[in-house]
Amino acid sequence: MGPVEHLHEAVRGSAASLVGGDCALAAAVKLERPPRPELGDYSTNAALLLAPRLESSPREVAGRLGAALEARLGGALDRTEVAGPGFLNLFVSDQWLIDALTGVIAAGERFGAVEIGAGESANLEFVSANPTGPVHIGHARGAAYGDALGRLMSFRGYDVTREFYVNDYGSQVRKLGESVRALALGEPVPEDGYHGDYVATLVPGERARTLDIDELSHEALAACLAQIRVSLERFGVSFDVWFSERSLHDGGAVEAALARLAELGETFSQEGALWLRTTARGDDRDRVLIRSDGQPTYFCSDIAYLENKRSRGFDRLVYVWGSDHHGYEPRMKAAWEALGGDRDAVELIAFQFVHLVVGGGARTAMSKREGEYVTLDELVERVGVDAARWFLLARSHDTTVELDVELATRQSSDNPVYYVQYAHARIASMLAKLEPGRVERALGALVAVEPLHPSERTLLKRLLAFPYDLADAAERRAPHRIAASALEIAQEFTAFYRDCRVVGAEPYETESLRIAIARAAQQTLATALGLLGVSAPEAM
RNA sequence: GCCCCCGUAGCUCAGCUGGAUAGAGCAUCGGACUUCUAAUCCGAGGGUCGCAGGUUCAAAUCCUGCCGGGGGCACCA
Repeated sequence: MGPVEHLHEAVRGSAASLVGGDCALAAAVKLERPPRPELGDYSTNAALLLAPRLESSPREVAGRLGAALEARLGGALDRTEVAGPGFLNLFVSDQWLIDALTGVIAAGERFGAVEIGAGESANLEFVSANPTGPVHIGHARGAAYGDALGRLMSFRGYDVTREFYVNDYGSQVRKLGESVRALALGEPVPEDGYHGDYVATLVPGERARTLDIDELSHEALAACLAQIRVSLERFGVSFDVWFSERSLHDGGAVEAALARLAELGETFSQEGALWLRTTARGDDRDRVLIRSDGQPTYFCSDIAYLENKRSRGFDRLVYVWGSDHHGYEPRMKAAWEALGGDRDAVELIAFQFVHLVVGGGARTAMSKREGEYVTLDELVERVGVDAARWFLLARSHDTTVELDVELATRQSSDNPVYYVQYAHARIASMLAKLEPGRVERALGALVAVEPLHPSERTLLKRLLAFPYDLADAAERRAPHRIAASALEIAQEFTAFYRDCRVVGAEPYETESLRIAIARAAQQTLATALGLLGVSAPEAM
């Protein structure tokens, strides 16, 4: 249990004792960070919640709670104060903060890695872009998001398998082959084919003209997929499994899944097609599995894929999809349930689109067929991986973001990511000025021989909040909170750096303490940046 | 028509499972480099939190309606 949680627990305990051990009521009390420093280090709304039960005024209850807490926590608290309508503000002692710092240092790289998901295995599927064209900015958001979520979940103790589903089965494969051939022969590309410049680069001209169309199609697709992989890896995104849709059909998995569903009585035939009765499980209409022309639908592959994932024993399936797939949620959950799974184990996360703003404000949607898009490669080339990832990850996945590439390119040096990296690099260079072994000696035994500076206290409290930021980010699938947290830590560190001399500080114990504080901040920033897939440079 | 997401400073966005005087970055204006990195810091201006009701001791946050933007409602992939 971390120090803040310990404090929270004490508040709950004291609150419970005031209401005769009613833990349900006590469980609702919060420990918060007050908006202004004069309101204390932490505060609780406990008295506001307990007052009705005790038939007393909130402020009176807060007074009693304060006395109880001071008795319970002893030297951890300097004092408590009743404020406003009945908040109880807590002022923690320097010693409490230093003990907490010792804990942060001891946790090292694992600071914030609370083992919440311990043991739970999760399949995380993201990007899964059609392998018929380059990765563009729309995919980039899903890539950055899924990647950061994967890193975060791993850090929080989940056993994560990162997976890219390759749509290599449908008619678009043939279309790609036909487009490649047409270009090689100097013929016009079919209306519904692929028109981007990349098409001509997939297969050498001679082969493109002579290969059997099926072989050509597959070769083109393989080449395209290889490019996608390179683009993603350059962007810092990698996968454990590249899962072929085609393999589901070729290996009999589709038939097996259909047979299983039929056996379970989940399917029915109508108008020459085979359907899954998804309406029985929360969908607003039934869905076709096999079309009347005998072709399996995309959904049919999805089910075979679900069954495959089920057989691999995952506790949780997470899909990161663009918001245009949002409507698929009910049928996916229905299918999973029909196969015998728990619908809550399937999680579909829809991220909103990136809208390109060109010039004066005209928006353009991205269309792969027309070749009207900004590729991930282009974005990375123009603004760099770190700035691009920060841009995409600093915002909630639930908000549409506007991206003016010209503006982003021009302003890339203003990206807040550099501020965070700068803070990290500054600490590194600062600590490098110390004689060898000084840092290790400093971390040994921490004592305060003079009162902590307000900037030291503020930074320490900010660092202590980090694990809770990560908990929030993980539970709410919201990695952008890591970025917000990192930025705040960088700001608080910079204030500390401005106010508190570290190298050469007197006396020796104070220098030691500040080295430890700086080290803790550096560690935390490195962790945050790492979870975002952004580099943490030693020098800038 | 129905469903989902969004609407917060000039711009881009945090904050939304209710808390105290609503924040950050950019942009604008004014200051600061003999001092551990100026990719920095200090200060200033800038808000009917889309609108209207409701719940509450307390609403940007929860509920209802409306307005505006995006997405979805296939035997497409």
